Amino acid sequence: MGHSQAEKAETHQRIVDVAARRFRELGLEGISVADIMKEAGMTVGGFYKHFASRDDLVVEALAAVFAENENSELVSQPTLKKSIQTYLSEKHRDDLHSSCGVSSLVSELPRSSDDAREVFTERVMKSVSLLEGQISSEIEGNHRAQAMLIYSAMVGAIGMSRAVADTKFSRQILQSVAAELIALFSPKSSPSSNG
Amino acid sequence: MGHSQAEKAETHQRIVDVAARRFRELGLEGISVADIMKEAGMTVGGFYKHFASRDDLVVEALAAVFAENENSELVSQPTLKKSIQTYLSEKHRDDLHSSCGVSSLVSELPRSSDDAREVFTERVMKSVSLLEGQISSEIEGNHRAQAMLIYSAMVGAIGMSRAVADTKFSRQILQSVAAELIALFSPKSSPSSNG
DNA sequence: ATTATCTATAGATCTATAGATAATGC
DNA sequence: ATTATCTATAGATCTATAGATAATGC
Repeated sequence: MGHSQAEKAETHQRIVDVAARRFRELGLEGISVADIMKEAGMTVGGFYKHFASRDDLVVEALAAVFAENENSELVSQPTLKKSIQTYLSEKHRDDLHSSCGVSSLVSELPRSSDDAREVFTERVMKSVSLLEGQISSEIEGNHRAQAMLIYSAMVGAIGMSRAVADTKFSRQILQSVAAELIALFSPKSSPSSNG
Repeated sequence: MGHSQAEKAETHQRIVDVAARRFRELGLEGISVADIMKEAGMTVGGFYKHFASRDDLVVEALAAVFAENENSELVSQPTLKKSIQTYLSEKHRDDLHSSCGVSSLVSELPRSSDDAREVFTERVMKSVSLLEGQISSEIEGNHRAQAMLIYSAMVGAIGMSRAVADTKFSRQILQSVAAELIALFSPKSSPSSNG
């Protein structure tokens, strides 16, 4: 057919976007190159003019999954309490295609390429920092370590809430962990507080 | 060749054991039936006299992964502090083949069969109960919710520690989360304690 | 002339089955 | 006679490449 360079760039972005959504839903090996291309409105043959290999797409799609715009949102709400509630919501649990990629891919990444794992590492560091910045100065202790605890708990809780085959228990995990984290790290009517 | 029923039962167990180890290392789809059989000392043809389908092996192997003997150990040490330290150890992080299956498979299970997810659910419930029973009565609050927080944090932390491509950061996650959990939930020299 | 896309396919791999073989167990 | 295992393979699927086509862009 022949297409302009601008069109090619758009196509490229469309492929990456499809992959970024589907990889979170189906896992990094849960969809074929042919199906990704079909969903992007193309056929499989064109793929290798955009990517040297399927693995290259994985890395680029992960970079998109972990990009600032979309992914930081979940952990940078106006308050820590809101961040916890947003992350541990049933909406986040159910919207896998736009989920935090750390939670939806964590147990798959140890087997991924170094490039993929580096992109993942950056995202975890950023999310921990964003949470750290939301811990009130009224809270005593090591805020960075506390942010690691909060993020670990949220990643673990939403992951298990998706995996269990019991809707009530799934909701309990989300609500209990959210309540405990908020009680521990969100400032409220504490004896030494003045607000 | 022809083999006795006792031999068949042993063979069956050997296949399940290989799968239980390898699925944790490589993911539920990371190893073929033929390779599992080879590692169990057989060839692929015999497989379907033992299991109706590959999926049946997955469910049976998960049952083995989540069986009491091996898996409870990680979360039922003599004290809560020891359970936390054992679970969040570098040894546990690195020994994927004998790891807690919840941590090594959590983000894969939402896409698994209902049978597989039910086996998983039972394991999560049991581990939460085991942790709940280890929280000292001196600790105030909802012990079940606290146990969910502890388990979520441990599952998330060890999962991320395996996925990140930065050995120092990996260790920091384990140590920080362990320290925070112990500080929060393991009774120590607190003003109201008498030990 | 170059290249972004298409159709078609080679080569690898994976699940599951068919048929042969050699023991078990009635 | 039954069956646990073996070898061999059918059929599906997946990545990557080859060659054709039609537009871009010097």
